[in-house]
Amino acid sequence: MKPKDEKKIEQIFAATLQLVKEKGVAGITMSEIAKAAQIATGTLYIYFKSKDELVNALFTECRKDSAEIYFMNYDESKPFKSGFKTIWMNLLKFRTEHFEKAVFMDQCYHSPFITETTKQITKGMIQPLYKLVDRGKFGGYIKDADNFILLTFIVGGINEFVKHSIYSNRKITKPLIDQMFNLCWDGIMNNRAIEND
Amino acid sequence: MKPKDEKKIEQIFAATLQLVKEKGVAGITMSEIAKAAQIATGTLYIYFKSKDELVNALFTECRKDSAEIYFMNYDESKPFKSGFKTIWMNLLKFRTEHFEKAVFMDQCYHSPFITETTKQITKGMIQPLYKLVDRGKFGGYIKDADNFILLTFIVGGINEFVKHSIYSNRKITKPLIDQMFNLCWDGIMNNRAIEND
DNA sequence: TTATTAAGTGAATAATTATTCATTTAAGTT
DNA sequence: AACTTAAATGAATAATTATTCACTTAATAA
Repeated sequence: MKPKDEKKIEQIFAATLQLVKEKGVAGITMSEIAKAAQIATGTLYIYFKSKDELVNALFTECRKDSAEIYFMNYDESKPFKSGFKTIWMNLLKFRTEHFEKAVFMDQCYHSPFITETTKQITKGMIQPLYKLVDRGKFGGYIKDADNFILLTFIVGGINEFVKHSIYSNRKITKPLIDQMFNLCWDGIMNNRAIEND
Repeated sequence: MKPKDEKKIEQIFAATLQLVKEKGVAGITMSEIAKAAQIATGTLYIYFKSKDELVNALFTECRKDSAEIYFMNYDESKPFKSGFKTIWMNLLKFRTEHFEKAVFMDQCYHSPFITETTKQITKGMIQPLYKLVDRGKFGGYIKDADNFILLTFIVGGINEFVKHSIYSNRKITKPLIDQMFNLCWDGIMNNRAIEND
């Protein structure tokens, strides 16, 4: 028997991400996805039972990719600030290098396609980030503010920065990245402590 | 002759915002909008030639509302930090009190409905925010970083904070707001200058 | 080779959704 | 009160889009 061509799933995913980036979730149709993935419409249904299933599967895939990148190269034995910077850079990296995935996740999260189950799993994904913030607080490196506040603060700046950079065709250069990191660090830094990194 | 019922446009807009908040742009249909606005489907077409036109009109309306709120009570003669806080609070106010509008704008901006023209006008809207940041820089109150960086940093935190608060049903309390503002201010503050507000 | 099985196709069908339209209703005008 | 005009209606139609299916093709097993 003929085996499934696993490359096709990648093609389908890539095509979907591309289309969502261009036209948003409201603009994707199964036939367009098929055309962009260079397969027949019917073939889509061999790999995914329905549009919902396709979108949820891709969402899950994106979520996994992001979680993987977030903690890449993070070494808890290193000083807090450099560890924090590693993760901060990873968050930025995911948003820039996998921009279509970030857009797709943002757009689909509040769409009729993503099921409650898929959403629930997503929420748990940021747990490790809470641990990072806790470490910084217990070590006295960062302010003793609410975790939720610290995290949305850290992530929000990055997200907005990348989103607007890409949509207004600005290059994300090293100096800009450094400036953004400094704003973030100076914000969360515990200014009652001597900076020791 | 029977005059147009101007209240209907408000009803239509409110219904659309509500639906987008619940199901995203991909989930709105003209008949659902009509039902939610308690009018007949055909009536929608008396007020708006098409779905595109409806969405663009609502987008324009939301944009106007947001611009109005952003500079409410801003008094240039007041010290920079308090003026900045006024605008910062206004940004927060719009995102919280008009959350559906913020969601709608975010979601629709990258949809096939919003025309290039509508997008272009939107870009011009943040000009006054650039002026605010310039004032802070020239006065030596805030860091001499890139305007784009400063702005995405300021706005990003607020947006992420409100978005996650609402989607995870957290109350936005005064202490949390204060914490968030302090993170932001400590980030942008020019730490070579004595804070004089 | 031949048979078997599932992938791959794209036109046909089903389902959904945007838009129209014949008709009714309500407001203003004479 | 009768007339005129446009709003309001919602069922009918048009357009779009998801899904199916009869058929073809390619890989594996016998």
